[in-house]
Amino acid sequence: MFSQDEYKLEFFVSHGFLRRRCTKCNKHFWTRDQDRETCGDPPCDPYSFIGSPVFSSPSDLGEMREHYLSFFEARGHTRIPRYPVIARWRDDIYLTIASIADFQPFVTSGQVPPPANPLTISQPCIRLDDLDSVGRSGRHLTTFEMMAHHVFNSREHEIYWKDRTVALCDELLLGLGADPLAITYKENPWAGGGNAGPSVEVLVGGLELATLVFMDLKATPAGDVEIKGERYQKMDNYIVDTGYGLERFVWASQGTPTVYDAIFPEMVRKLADLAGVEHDLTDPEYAEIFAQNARLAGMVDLEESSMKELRERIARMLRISPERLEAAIAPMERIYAVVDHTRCLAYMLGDGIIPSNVKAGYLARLVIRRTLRQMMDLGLDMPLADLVRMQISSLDYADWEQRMQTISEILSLEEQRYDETLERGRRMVAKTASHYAKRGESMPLSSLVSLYDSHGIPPEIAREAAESAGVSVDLPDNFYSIVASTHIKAEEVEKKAAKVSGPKTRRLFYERPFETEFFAKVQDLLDGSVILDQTLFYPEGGGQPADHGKLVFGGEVYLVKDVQISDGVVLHLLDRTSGLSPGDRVFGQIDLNRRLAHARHHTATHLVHDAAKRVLGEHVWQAGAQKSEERARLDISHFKRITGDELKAIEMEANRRVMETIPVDTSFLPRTEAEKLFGFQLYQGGVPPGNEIRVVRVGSDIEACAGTHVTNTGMIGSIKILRTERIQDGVERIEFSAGEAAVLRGQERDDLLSAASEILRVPAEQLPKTAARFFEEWKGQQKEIERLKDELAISRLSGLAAGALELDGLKVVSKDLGEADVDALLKAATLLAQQDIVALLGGISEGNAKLVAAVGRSGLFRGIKAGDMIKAASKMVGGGGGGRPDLAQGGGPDAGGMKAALQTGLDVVRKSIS
RNA sequence: GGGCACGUAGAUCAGCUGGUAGAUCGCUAUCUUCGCAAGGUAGAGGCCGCGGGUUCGAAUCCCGCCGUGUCCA
Repeated sequence: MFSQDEYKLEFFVSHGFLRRRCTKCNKHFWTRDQDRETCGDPPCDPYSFIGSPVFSSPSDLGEMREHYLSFFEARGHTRIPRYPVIARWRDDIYLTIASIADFQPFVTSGQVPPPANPLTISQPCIRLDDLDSVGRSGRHLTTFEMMAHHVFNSREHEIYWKDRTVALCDELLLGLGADPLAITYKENPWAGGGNAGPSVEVLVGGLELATLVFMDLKATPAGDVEIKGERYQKMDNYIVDTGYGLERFVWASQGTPTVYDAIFPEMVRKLADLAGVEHDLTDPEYAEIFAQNARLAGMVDLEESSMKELRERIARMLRISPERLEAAIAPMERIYAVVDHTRCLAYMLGDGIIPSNVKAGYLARLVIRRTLRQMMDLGLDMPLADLVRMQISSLDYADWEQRMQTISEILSLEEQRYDETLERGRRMVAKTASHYAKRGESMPLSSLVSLYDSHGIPPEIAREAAESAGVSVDLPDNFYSIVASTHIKAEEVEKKAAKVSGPKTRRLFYERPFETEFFAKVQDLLDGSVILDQTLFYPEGGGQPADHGKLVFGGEVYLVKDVQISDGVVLHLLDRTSGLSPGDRVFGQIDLNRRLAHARHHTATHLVHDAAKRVLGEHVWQAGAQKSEERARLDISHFKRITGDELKAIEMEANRRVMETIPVDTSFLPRTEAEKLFGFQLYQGGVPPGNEIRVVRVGSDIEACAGTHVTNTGMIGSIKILRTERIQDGVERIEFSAGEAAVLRGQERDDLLSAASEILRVPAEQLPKTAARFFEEWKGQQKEIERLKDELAISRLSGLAAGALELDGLKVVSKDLGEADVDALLKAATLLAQQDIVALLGGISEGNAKLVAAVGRSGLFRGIKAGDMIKAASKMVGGGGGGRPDLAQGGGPDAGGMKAALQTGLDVVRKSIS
């Protein structure tokens, strides 16, 4: 824990603040109010701002944001533009959940300087953790703007720390007209994501308006500070991480019953009108319902189980029936949720998230489907895109109309897909329900779980459909946690790369991309690998495989089998290391053909990506890539399947860049500068670590990329796209070859065509027509054969019937038909059975003995079973068989045993009738 | 990244512990009708997603691939 000195700020002391311990939660807090005994945070203190705003004048989102940013700008902070809500620069989170997330991990760790220092920002953030409470609590949002002022201090250079942070916050609040006595600063140590530090919550009128975190600790096993069971130690760089809730500031300035009424008044009114819900906050009785609801909801954690209880408490306080309360509140809760969710979607889709069944895309789909359900419940029959359009037009996209075109298409596809899923679901439920209805049972929980888990049918819908089919359903409250518990989390095996220390290897392949030979000095040997002072060998990275080649020393040749890089140190894995020692001067040579093939595919990947963007749209982002000597594949985000025509257009575009012989420009730039110049578009292939990043420009395509490239697109020769594959919903994989490999792939295809032409003896141009004709003819002949088999069976019938034996009044035929397949035997045997003859027929087909038995009415009556006949008979030909009493088939590889088999079958008949 | 489910006639689906591929709707012809709706009768329409394996025999079991849906992180 932190000592109380951490919080004993000069600012507090000199401004007459008192340190008190909350009589309810026992936490310490600072206040100017001598009489205050509680910390100001619910549930210790209730909301007091509803109906009596804490600021002197009401503001909307835009006014409040501008006020905040210019306040800090005027006090020495640089205003910087917001980051996307999809955290493309992070690989540990999908969504931007806080303003500080913008600067993790490289700025906060000190590896990369911040874009400005100190800075101020208003960062839209998305958190889906409390999705269920959105709309109900009056305060929860999926999307909020975290306004912040951040300072990145180091031991050498401190800009400001706790005192000024709190002073600025206090000045801001007082400037907005807050009552000095109403502001409390509650001590509340903060920890998260491997960092920690003292922190104060800023509370006014029962509402937490801001959190001021002083991040100066990092998690270390040997640390000397312990917080929540983890050990921490001081960092050399220490960071002011503040978070001011823009929506809460606006809410506090207006004192409306819910935050939604404060921040989206027009949209709430519009939706209420469309849904036919009366929502008149000027009606005091009606407003009071929402105010009380919000006040109480603010005091408790919203859990499904306590919802009913909460309603009853509020109803009692308002002296109305719980039903009346429910009727007044439930539709508005849905409207609030829809308003919130559509803003969330506007940001998600506006920033380029493509709905999918995985990753961030899944989160978008989750929100889309929740919104659609709420709209359904409200009876709002309009495209979701119309609502998102209302939201996005008031966000910060200059080109929103253009983006909205793609978004509309995405949303209508999603709506269609959800409709189909629900429709399929209803049928499936009806089927399952009728199954249980027949047995007079109720539908078990396991069915509901599988309907939801495998087919995406919400249990509420399943219950509805099942009950209308007359089957009762037991839906427990904790349904979703039951589902969750069936997903046992697989233990993640962390690949621990061997830690290598030492001076970084000089990477000659960047300086001299097409040289193949170099001299270098051995620095160290490690697990079969050698470390050199410099190298031309490219280590595996960015989807590009390692170079191969050889090292020569003392007349010995060592083969380089793999090359890896760790912390800037390049490791060459050799076939052997005996005979090498540090200090040796070795000669190195790389396999240039392999390198060139990789370089061609790598540059081609950038071109294909750029072409895909032109053809499909700006929403295309690289989701992964892999190159080899033979081919490369590029995964891109796209919301539907790429059509054949689009693929051709992409191929043509990419090849045009090749024909234009564009120089490929590579340069190292400081990260912050590169981001400023080119934006997050840089990070197509993931985020490289370090302060300097390598920027590769090919025409209009600019990416951070560490791979080796050709120096001019002309060197690629040609690009041949081979196929596309949908690897996930919303992610398409494009496979292609470049350079010689492209020519080879073309030749392979020619080989396929000529092989096919040769077989059909037609020129390649006529292949489709001829293949179609052959296929049609083949189908016709299959039918003809069927007909002929029928005829043959009929023509055989009289001969076979004539040869029937009489066994105790029962006609029995047992005959070997020679060359005849199972079909022929079946047809003949069935016909005999129709004439009430017990038939046992044998035939030879493809070297195997085949047997079929059929039994007619009187045979069946006398207990003869075709299956038994066949089982016994088949043994004699070394195989097996079986079937129904009236019809059975079998056989075996030993055709010589046919006679014995037929005899054995007859014996079974004899036994059965005796 | 992990899990679950699915792919059979134009559509929706059934097909059990392997043993002659089915239903409903739609389609064609025909009967009844002035005509339509409806009905009766007959019929066409299937590489059972693709490839391999096990087996006397695979829509069915096993493996791989392709396609689709869905849940979780």
